[in-house]
Amino acid sequence: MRARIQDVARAAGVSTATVSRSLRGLPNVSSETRTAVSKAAQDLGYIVSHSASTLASGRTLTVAVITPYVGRWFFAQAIEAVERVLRASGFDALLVGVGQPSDGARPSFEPETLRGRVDAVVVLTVPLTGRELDELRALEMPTLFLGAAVAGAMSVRIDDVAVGRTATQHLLELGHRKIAHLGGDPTEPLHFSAPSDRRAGWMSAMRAAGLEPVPAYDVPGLFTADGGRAAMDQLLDLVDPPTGVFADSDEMALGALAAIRARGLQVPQDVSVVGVDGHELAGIAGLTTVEQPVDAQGALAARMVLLAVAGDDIHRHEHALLPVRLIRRTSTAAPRS
Amino acid sequence: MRARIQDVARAAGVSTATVSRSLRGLPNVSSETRTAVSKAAQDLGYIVSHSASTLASGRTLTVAVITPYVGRWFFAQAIEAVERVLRASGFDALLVGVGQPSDGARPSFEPETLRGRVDAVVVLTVPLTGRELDELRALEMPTLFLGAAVAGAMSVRIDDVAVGRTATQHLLELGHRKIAHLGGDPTEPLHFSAPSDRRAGWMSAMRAAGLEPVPAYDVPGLFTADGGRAAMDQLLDLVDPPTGVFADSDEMALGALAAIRARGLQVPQDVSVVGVDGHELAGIAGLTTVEQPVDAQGALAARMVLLAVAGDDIHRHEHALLPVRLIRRTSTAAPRS
DNA sequence: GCCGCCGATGCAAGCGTTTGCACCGTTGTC
DNA sequence: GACAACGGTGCAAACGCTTGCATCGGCGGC
Repeated sequence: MRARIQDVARAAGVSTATVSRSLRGLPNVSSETRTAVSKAAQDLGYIVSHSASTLASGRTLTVAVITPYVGRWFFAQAIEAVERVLRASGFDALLVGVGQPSDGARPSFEPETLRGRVDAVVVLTVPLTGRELDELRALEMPTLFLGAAVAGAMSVRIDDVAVGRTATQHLLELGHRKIAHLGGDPTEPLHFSAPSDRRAGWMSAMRAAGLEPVPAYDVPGLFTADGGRAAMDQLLDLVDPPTGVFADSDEMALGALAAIRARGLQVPQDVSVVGVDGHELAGIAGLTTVEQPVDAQGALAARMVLLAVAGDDIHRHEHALLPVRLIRRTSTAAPRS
Repeated sequence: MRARIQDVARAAGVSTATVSRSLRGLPNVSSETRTAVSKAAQDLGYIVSHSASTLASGRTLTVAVITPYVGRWFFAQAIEAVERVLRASGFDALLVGVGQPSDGARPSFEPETLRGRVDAVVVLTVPLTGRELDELRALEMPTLFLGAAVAGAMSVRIDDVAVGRTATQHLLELGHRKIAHLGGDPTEPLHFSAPSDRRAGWMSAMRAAGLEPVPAYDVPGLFTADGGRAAMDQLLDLVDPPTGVFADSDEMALGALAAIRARGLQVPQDVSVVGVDGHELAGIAGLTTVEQPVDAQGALAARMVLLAVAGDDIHRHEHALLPVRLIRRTSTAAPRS
């Protein structure tokens, strides 16, 4: 029922080869032929069969987006940006969830499965096992890591160590000395690099200021608001609670804010809090944060991957580092003397 | 380089037809043969070519997920749930963004494009034009609307009128009489049904209580935190501001909270606020809300669509309505006498 | 002991494109 | 005016699988 290339060829009075070339804008087709073919295709409502085209050419016009979450802020924003740019270039996004850590063991990701299925893959800050990385490399297709850098593949990310340093320095400059860090989940089966890099930034800034980061001030916040709240509670229970808190994400920071206020304490008078991300709700909550350009990272990632698909080998190993910036709001101030 | 079915057939000493049947678990294959084929496939690392298989059989093992946003809370959660269930059944999710209203005209969605590309489609609460709906129907594949009901297709959603009624009744029961509604964006090119249904619920509850909803109390909040804040500001500027506010989403409600507090007013003493969704941050912010089961909706949607793909015609027109529930927290209380 | 049936398997024709190669008529060059 | 080069087009062989139909033993029933 659906028109095939054969039908178009017949209608236009040419061969299928010419229809194929014409419709894809390849050279060596006269403009009259091109017009006739376009008209015939239009009239018949012809749409190339994706599977036949893929089978014959090996091109899929699809890129896989591998992600551990889609519900979490960073991932959702990034996916949206990637998809938008891909679509604008006529590419589709195949969403591949690698599973929730809460499901127990992470379902193993099978890169082999993608061979012939996609032209490239964008991996959203999910740390893969060595085997998975090897298999991914074996696919020999353009691969880009968003949010982490991996040797031998493209990457787009921010400097997470600098993020930690920036946030911590901000608190230090305000006069804080007792600065805590809300990080990721150490029991998380996925080992993201962002939390450890941010922690390293926190430590390095502390040490640069002549302070030794105290272990009790380094608590896991699970990267969720609830986790942030619980972690903050833990900090406030300490004999000597911190006056400044650096949370690895805005969601955790917002949780911390709630925990602080629940005790009748004030922000920023009693405790200053700084987050990371640039979450919309952080803005309305007055949260000071280290903003990262998620949209820009996603869009750039998609563009780089498309260039690589187009055969631009120059960028094949490029690592892009996007800038972050501190946004001062009302959740940080000098500590009570 | 990659093993083909031919290679497996040779290695197992059978024909490709038998390999195909064996690997897919079809009947009429002896268990010895099955074992031999499995082993050969395993040894060779054979993975069926998706395009060849699709071309030959017409099956794609893929379902399209059409969505206007992925960054917004509801959509992100729903997509995650849908993808998870699909993957667990061996299906892939093809993410299709229909574009941002902010981009100007919404890029038209071309259902024809999906023919032969996917086995089914899940449409996330995006109102399609008549032409788009017609084309979608013309595909004659299982189609499910998540978040809206459309005749002739499956749907999974909540009763949005009841949502509005529940939230409003809660405020009425607390003694509020001046109750406002923060809704969607009237200039939004997409016309979602949720906002108007929720508004209808608000109106109906008000009238049932013998009150006439006042037009000035019905303000657009754009479904964003910033929009909610601006809308709330507008309400507070009124000569006679409301004492109770029903926001169509938690994100708007959180924005409203911020606007109220920014004026030195207190929640719930001066103004009560109730949202909709069950956003994690609403929980930590103490926001009373009408919670909807997004995960359950997504998972159910995926399951229904998979059943339909499997040929279960019984559910082909089923409309599932999932329950919502009011979660009382600290953002609502009786109005100041 | 013959016949029909059934499970197990193979044959080969598609599925709808893409693309290397051949072909053919022009055009431009010396 | 002959010849090379080239733009425009068609032929037909892949691409790798699925599946309707044919085939082939073996087995139970009569």
